[in-house]
Amino acid sequence: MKPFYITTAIHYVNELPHIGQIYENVVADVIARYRRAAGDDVFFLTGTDEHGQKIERSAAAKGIRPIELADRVVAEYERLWKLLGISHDDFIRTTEARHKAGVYELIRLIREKNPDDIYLGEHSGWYCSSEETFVPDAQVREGRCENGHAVERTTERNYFFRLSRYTQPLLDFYRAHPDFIKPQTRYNEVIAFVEAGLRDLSISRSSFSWGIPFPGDPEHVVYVWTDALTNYISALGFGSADNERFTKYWPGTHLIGKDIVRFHAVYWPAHLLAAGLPLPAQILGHGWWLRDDQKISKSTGNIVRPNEILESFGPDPFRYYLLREMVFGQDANYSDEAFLQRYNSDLANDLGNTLSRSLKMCDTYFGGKTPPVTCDTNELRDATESLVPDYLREMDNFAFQRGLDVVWKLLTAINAYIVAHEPWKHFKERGADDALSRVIWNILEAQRIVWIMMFPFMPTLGTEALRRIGGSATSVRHTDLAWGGLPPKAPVDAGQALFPRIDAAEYMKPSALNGGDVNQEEPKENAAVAPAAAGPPLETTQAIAPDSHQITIDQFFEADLRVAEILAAEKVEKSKKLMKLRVSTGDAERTLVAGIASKYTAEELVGRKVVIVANLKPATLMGIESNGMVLAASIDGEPSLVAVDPSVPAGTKVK
RNA sequence: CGCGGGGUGGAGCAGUCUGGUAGCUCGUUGGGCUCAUAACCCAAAGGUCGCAGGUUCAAAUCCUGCCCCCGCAACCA
Repeated sequence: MKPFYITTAIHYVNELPHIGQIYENVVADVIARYRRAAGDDVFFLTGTDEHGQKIERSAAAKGIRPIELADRVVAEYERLWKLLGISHDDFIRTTEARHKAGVYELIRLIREKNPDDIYLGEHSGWYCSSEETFVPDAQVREGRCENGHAVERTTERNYFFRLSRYTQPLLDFYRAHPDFIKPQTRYNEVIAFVEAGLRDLSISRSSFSWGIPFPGDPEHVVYVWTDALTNYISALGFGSADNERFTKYWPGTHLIGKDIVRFHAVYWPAHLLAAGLPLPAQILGHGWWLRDDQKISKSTGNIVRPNEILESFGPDPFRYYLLREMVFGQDANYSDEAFLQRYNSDLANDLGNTLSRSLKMCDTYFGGKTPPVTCDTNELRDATESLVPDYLREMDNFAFQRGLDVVWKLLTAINAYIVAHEPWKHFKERGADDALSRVIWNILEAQRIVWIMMFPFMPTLGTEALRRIGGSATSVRHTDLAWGGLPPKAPVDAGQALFPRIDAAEYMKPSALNGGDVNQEEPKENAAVAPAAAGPPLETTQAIAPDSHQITIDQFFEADLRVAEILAAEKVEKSKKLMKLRVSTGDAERTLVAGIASKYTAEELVGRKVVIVANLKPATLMGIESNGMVLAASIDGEPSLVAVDPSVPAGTKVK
């Protein structure tokens, strides 16, 4: 058997799983199951990344040890993977001893084969604490890194990896392996990045301690990429006495989000080159799930937590939706409406209903058994045999959406065949003769093949469907795709609908299935108050919390509220919401910056009277000093200025 | 010039790498069927493939320029 090793990225335990990680593991699972069906000897790895400053801080904030934080999140991942039917063979945690052994062995090998590749360097430069990385001088402008975080001049002694040495070897490798990175656009991006030249990589940190101590220098811990990436081989026993799996399965295929392609396609292969180890077989970069065209992330509050859908529908419809809706490699929009639409039209109407009507007829005409007479030549067989190779080709190419499309073509053919042969009419006129037997047998046989093709996507219902049409299977092989596998006179089970139709409007109404804030940590009631979950967190709801703590009138008077007249307004370049305002407070003028540009134009602001907080500590926004704050009501983040009677002179105190 | 994605019938999307009758799902209209989960089948209407140039026998697809939308980042003092 051909070994096939597939990995997901290891998920960072700083937050609970969201749809991006769920998607990644489902895709990896579909690939794993598909390869198993193809006859490969599959090893499927997933796991968690548990080190780093963020974990250290999060844990401290919660008053627990980092490992306790990790344990909690890991438990949640394990629960979820089980719920989704993820068939991984191993789950690695970077805090495990076997992982540490792998990291040490990798570093040892690099030092042995290329003693100059790891060196202690004193690096002085702009440090971005947000990204825990040094930023090249060229990328720093106005005290910020290219991602806008504040940077500070720092000097740190760190261990470095001589990445610069591998620019050319990597380029040679990419050119020799045009399929190394999929999809193509990611491959092009990586080449462009490497062609620009690689800088040495800092691979240790001494500013925090939650990590693997650097070998030979416990003042440092191994920095994230050298630590995390190594999971792909440490899980196989690399660095331990028993590295049989490593020998057998490595190199593997890495399924990752498109945002971390660079680390997998550049840094990781460079480490492996330095250690004299084989490079990964392939990097697959998948796209992101967006919600209302926004990236789904914690900060925007539009996290999708599919627990309700999983509870209501089980894992298979959701797995199907994820794979069918997204073109692999591209971004896609998530919505519960789209899920329900797919569920009803694809699963209930097509996949489920076709099986129902077929089984019902078979049951009625042939007394609960598959038909006695089989059939070798017919249009359904022709359709099936022309479609199966298409399916295999698309699946081999990770084009899951198209693979599923092919299955649905066969379903359409089956339904057309049913109508064309009108078995109900035939039965009334001539009874359950051999001709009818052939027709029904064909219908069921084609669906047996449908469900073999669906098996990687729907392992649970696949087993059930195959059982109902007279077979039994907890796993399938591609050899089962050959026409003729349906046994005659085997018991069938019409049963209940596999995918009962859902009234979408009804389902959406009561308890906001609407993913939004359906969060593990939240009590159930909260799900019900989040009908607007698609939007960003509502500042208003936070502001009017009924029992928010009360202040004294003296505290209120600490704020110096004044009427001000806007003399000039100008939108801040490159910002989405910021408006730079010149205002008069009667006897003086001042400049302030307000986040109201999304709602108001400069023209309509000039001359208006507004209320400002006049004694607010100045702050710098986008390089502009703001001396005060304009009061505005906030509706879903949309500002609405507090109105003042225009006759009130500027400078008047407000209380 | 911060990084990136996208503009294709009413809606949501494939197709663009590897030019060659513009395709899918939903919706709409008409017809058929009654085995089935008000499901299924057939047919029809509906598209200047963002705009303008260029290359070509041929452009949604390749090249150039432009317009617009969105995500990331920044940002709401």
